[in-house]
Amino acid sequence: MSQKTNFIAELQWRGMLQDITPNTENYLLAHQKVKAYIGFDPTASSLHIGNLATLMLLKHFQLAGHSPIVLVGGATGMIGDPSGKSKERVFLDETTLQHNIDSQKKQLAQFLDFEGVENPAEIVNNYDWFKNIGFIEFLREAGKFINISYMMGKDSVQKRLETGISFTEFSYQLLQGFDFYWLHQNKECMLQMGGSDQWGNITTGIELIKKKIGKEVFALTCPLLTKADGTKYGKSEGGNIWLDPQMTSPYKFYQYWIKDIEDADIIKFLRVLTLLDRETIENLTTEYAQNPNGLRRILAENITTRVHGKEACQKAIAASNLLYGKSTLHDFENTDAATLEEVFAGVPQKRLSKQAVAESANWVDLMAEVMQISKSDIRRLLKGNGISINQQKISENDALQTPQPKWIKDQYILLQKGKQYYLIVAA
RNA sequence: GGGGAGAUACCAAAGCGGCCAACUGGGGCAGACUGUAAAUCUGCUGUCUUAUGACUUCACAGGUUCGAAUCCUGUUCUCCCCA
Repeated sequence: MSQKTNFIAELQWRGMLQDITPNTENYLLAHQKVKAYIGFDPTASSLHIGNLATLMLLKHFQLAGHSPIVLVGGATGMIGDPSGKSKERVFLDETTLQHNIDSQKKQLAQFLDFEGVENPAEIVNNYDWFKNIGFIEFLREAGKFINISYMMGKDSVQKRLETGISFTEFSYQLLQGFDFYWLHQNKECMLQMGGSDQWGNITTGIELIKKKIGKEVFALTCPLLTKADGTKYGKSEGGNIWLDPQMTSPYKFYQYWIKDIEDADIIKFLRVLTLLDRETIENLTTEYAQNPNGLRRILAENITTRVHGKEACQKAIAASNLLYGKSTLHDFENTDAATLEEVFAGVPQKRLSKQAVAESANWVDLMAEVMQISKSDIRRLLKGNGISINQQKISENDALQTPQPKWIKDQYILLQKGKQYYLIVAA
């Protein structure tokens, strides 16, 4: 293993450090292999790009020669973290929860090294220790050490005092605190990390360990990814951007970074979400000062490749070039069928037989059905010149005719709503 | 327990017997400009027949009226004040 990075310094220049407990850096510098953990909430069957930043914390931690622990919240997921939530959550049933945990585990595994290195990562599930603890025992082991007013002071609780918070969610920080304690006792875990919204929960753990066994442990958080105007990243029209290719296709994933990142934030994302080193990023910054889109492509390619692999990423790029480049019908016809099929794989698609198309009364009906919007909407779009078929604008009059489309490669029709929404009808 | 206020489209918020498919703002969508940007400007934003048209909407259920989101009755829910 070659030169290891200084973890804290690395985070600092990347702008990934929000809060940090005193003495953390000294401790890390003084110890070769430290263990740190981050908890992930199994509320969905896939991680999303909001988890990417915290995942990078663990990645850098491992690159610095330390051992990361990934905690999936099998137990805490049954409770619900009030942080950042304005409403009480609905419980997930156990089958869903288990399914979510399993799929998240797989995703997490691809970002860190679990074997073949001297500081392998490991995954734990807090259900494994919580399942054996009874309520009485928990109150005696954890609850006794933390003061109510201390818990009430947390932001996550404060914000919910008006709208209401159940005892269950109120207790969440105690459970998370206990996780830290347990990992400290059983895995020598010294550090907890997370997004800055987790700071309150994390410090409860530090407090618990200090009160219970008098030991000092550490914590740090990274800023949540927000847009230059302060609003949250991570959602687009369709909702969350997931890491699971089944839920968000690599094409859509790639497009997200192209479309939804503001100029002012590109560099921030390069620092936080890629592993490019400082010098490289600085060079890129200068090189692309006048060409933010070029830089955006580098960002998108880098992230998409890491999440979905090189091959999937290249297809996403090919699809993007074909759809958003200066391409014409000719370019489509000139692309061989196999390539076209691969390229289109990630683009939203609807299967519809040629016969069904030919039998539609007109384009309006057809498009309303295929795009899942009302005919009124289609008409409005047509009036506003917002619909294209095979890269060609269509008028309202034409749209009322029976569809007699030209099938690209004898099997595709390319429908477009506005500039950014494509849909392929495949025979 | 007593008193008061309110429930309108994605959100906020007008309307208080006909001119209301419902002012306005935000959001969203589209067009122009552009960089698959931002900012700006324009249009649209209940559904449906080739629309100066029809139909279904203003918490829910009934009623008064030629006619109601607007008036009356009951139901459900929300909020505020006093105890």
